[in-house]
Amino acid sequence: MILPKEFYERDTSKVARELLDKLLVRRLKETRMEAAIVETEAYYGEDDPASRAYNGVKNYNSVMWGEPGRLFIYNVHRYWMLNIIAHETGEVGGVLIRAVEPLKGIDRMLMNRPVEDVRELTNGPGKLSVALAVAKELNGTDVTSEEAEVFVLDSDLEPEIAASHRIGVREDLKEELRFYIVGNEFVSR
DNA sequence: AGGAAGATCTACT
DNA sequence: GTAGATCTTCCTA
Repeated sequence: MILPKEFYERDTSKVARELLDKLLVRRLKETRMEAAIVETEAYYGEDDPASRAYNGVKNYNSVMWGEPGRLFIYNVHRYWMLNIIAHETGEVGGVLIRAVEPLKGIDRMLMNRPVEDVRELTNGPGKLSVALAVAKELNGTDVTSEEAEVFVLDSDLEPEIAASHRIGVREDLKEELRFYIVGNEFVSR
């Protein structure tokens, strides 16, 4: 079953945690790629120094203030970061998908991003965007519809979850906002 | 025009 | 495992 908008209309870190082991689906014309989400990070609004929303509304980040359940895609160095907007009503925030485990359409992912070892295919936020052919054009699209090019399916799995501080940020909050599945081979680092 | 960025690759110890 | 180079995109001046 597809995760409804209400799933994303809750506290950002709670959504980040519960997205683990959910199924990320990328539809591309005739092909369909599926991957399990194994690592996420929560980013809040203007009080979070690591958030893209920290410096207020810009052209590129305005979806962070918008409806939950939409994609937010922004650039870092040469890569695109895939986020899903998730926050309570009136709040600001999103969940960065940091790593996924490829399940279906792996051949297609390898065409997009050739690697020797499949474990290197999607174990980082820039890497998974290349493998799943996700870029700026998808910014702002709705992930709560089966018609969408990207959406997320529910699962019954209950993974063992660990938390840590976010990776690579200059100044973090005191809460641990990075979540990952313990022992999973596709978690970054 | 200049600088910074939520990363990645390569080339090493 | 860790250090240094990378050379895109968008913001600020």
